Amino acid sequence: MNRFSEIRAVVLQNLEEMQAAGEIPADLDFANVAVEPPRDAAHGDMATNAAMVLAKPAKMKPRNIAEALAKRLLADARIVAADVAGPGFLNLRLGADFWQEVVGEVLTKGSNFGRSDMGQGKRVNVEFVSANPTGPLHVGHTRGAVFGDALASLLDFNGYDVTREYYINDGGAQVDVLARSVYLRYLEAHGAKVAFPDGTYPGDYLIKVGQALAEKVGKDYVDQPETVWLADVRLFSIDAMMDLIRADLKSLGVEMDVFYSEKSLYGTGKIEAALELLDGKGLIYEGKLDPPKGKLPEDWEAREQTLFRSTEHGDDVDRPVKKSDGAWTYFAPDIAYHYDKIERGFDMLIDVLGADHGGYVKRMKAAVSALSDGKVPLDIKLAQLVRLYKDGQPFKMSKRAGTFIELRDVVDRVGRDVTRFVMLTRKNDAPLDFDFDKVTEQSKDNPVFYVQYAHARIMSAMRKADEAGIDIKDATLLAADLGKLDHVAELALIKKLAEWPRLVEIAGRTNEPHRVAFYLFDLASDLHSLYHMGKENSALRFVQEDDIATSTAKIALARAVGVVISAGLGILGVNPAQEMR
RNA sequence: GGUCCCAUAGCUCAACUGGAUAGAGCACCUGCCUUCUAAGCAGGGGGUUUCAGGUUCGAGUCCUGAUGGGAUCGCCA
Repeated sequence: MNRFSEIRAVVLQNLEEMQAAGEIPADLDFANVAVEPPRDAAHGDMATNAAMVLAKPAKMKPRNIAEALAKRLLADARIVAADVAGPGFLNLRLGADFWQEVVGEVLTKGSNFGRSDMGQGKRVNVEFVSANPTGPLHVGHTRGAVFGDALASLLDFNGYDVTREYYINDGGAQVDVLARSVYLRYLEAHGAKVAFPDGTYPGDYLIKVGQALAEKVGKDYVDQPETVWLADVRLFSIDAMMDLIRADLKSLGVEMDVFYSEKSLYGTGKIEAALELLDGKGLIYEGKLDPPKGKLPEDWEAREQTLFRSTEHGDDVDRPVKKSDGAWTYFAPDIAYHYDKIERGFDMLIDVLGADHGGYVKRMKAAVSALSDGKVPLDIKLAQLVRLYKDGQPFKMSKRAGTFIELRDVVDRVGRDVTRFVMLTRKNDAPLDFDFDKVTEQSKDNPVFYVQYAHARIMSAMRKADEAGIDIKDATLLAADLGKLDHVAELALIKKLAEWPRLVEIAGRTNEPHRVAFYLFDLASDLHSLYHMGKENSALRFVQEDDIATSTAKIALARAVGVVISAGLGILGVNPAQEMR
């Protein structure tokens, strides 16, 4: 159990007893009462703001509440000190055994330590990447891929039933462009000299696809009009591109549960059904949109379109679902797609999109709100741009200039672990600098190696212990006399471990996997610190040659840190290092 | 111009969704390798959290406005 919620429960129970005894009013809301680790360790192990939160509604002085609460809390065996400080904080100090037990808990639960049931098995759909199937994934997609995957793992760790999903945009004009481009490569494979006019994809990656098509259909499509080959080539090309994308994702360690085709929404009545539902709610109408405020496009002319009344659900303007020529806009199948997710019974939806889709957020939320009558929340996380650097210089990507960096290039060059970790060391809504030279550097400037080094160090200490004749089997470590872990530095490390379950919940509640990365860095730092104290103070070394009982306890602690690092890296999709070479 | 995101140490970023004296890394300075991996550790200097108001016992965090940067703005997806 989370040590902090455990003590919070104690605090709440005592507050209730104070109510029963008439010391504080009976009608108080305890929702804002928090028990947190204090920023400054000198303030104790945990602090509660109870007195300050309750002072106003109780019409009492915070210090009076705090003092009365402190007196009661001291009766609890776990709490050895309770001091009122500052404006009314109550600082608590817990007994050493209260903390030492954490090591045992980590070893018992293993990689499940820190799992929470916050999600209560609710079904959540995380849609991410969803890149157009027109080519391999590039660096820009990488961040969304890593973020979405880590977020999904984080939610799983918090007790949600998670589905990872990819929406294939195979219904629009861009896949026709793809098909025409592949057709040109197909002609090329048959010996023709081809040029790639504007509006086609000249990338080399299509050469193989053209050759494969040539092998499959021979010369059947040479000198034939588009009407003959377009549909077939389109299918063939999309399949080839999705194979490419799947392989790219795999190289990053991302595995989707569902690939959902946009095309499957057309001609099946799904779009119509979703729009009928909205129409039934009076949210669809024929009308003309006002031009964008301030800046009038040169070629603006008001046109009659079919519109979705998204303003009813928080959007700024109503949005078109049909173009003026009557064809669906991209928004229409997207509405149908999200309706399908709702119909599949998800309790919660998350879309991970690129920052360039920022203008899309409100209308999509409006649509989901309307379709589910506000019952299914949609959270949209925007992954901001990745700025590439090479030799300290900004590196521009350009499809045309051929300086287009593919996901695969990055993974091949710096490795999957580094790519993933670095992409997760920033909030998703802040731009990220990705410096090719720095991420391959092996130093403290590179957080991946720092964290992996900590894990490798633990593994090394365990090997040394084994050589020294100390039994390092989990069962033996579990039986260790943890009371021997009484040094401040050891207790500090244990307290850090105790924060893990709490951190997992916070990160899960805010959908912010980057918090895990920062926590791991802190934990690694504490481990390195303790390790080095062993140089000055041999009593702190993990292996005590002449004292098996103490060594066992210390190895148990090291092992527990290793377990948490491993679990944390697991959420981020990074492999813990067994040794550094 | 509308909308969304961002602004914290010289640089790159944290800050437990409102808590106490705002923390790390890089860079700079000083120590530490015969001892479990120095890919590391200990210590030092460095701040009007862009600005102006407001809410609150308490604001980097919430609200309003301004400034600067980025994204986006029917008939692309």
